[in-house]
Amino acid sequence: MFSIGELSKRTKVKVPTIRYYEEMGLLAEAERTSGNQRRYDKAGLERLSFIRHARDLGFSIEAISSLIELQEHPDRSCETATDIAVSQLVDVREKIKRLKLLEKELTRISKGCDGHGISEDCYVLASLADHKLCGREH
Amino acid sequence: MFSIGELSKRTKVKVPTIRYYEEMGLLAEAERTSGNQRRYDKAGLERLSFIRHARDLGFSIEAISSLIELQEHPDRSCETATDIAVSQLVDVREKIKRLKLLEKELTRISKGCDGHGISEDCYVLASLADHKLCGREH
DNA sequence: TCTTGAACCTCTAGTCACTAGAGACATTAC
DNA sequence: GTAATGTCTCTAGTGACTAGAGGTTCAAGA
Repeated sequence: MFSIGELSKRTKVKVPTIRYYEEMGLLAEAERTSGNQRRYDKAGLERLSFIRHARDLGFSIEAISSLIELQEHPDRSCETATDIAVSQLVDVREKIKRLKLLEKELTRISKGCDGHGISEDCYVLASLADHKLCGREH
Repeated sequence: MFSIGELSKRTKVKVPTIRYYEEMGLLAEAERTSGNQRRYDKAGLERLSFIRHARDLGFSIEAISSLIELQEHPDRSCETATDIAVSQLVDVREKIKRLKLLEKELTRISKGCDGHGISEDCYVLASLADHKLCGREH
């Protein structure tokens, strides 16, 4: 059994975040000492590692809730889990696409200006003011 | 002179968002009719287009504030504007890098499961539970 | 001119996923 | 026993909006 601080160190999840996850129902309510402090065991550690990993991958708290529910009902098909992962993947790909467009435009914008002109001629400001200067669509 | 709704239509920025930008000081306080309704002119339209464009590119409200301040002092060098754009670019590139790692892992995860097994053997859940199954680092 | 209905006003509160701080109590090491 | 560190709950703040209540104003048609 270890304290919340210890759990925090092992999982690299901050202490208030652990309490927050408990409040949100992602973590079961921890056992307490006589002095009301939380104590965790291996199961708690594993559960929190799972949550952290899923968060790192960009899953929302809600999605993680669903995944945990699936874990707790092993009789159900894992189709739902796959669905969640796939929709997450679609999301990530969409984000990458958008960011690449932004990268292109920002590269163009920040190259256009040598940092010595006056603001009136600043390419950064001009580009932002006038969408027509873009390499199209976003 | 046109109303906030008209401005919203032309810029595709939602009405409450326009009011929010005004509150945040990105937009000057609009002129009002005798009945206290906001009225905008071409300058307001251009300013809001600038803001929207910058937001689309992921600039924070704070960064946009700085850019606007620069616009209003055309005597200053545009070095700062370039700095802001470049730091935005660095940010975007970092995000792309991270997202590509996630994409890789999510692809692997969602392919591992055919959606017919039971949850106990579900590759999605197993992958999330065990970071060791990852292609390393994140 | 009157009426109707859409658009507008302000204000408060909610979203997401935390983070920060206050003030009090518990645990641990010496 | 004492001091330092850790933990507790609670409230409020973050960023960039979004939603809703309850009231007012505007513009168009009869």
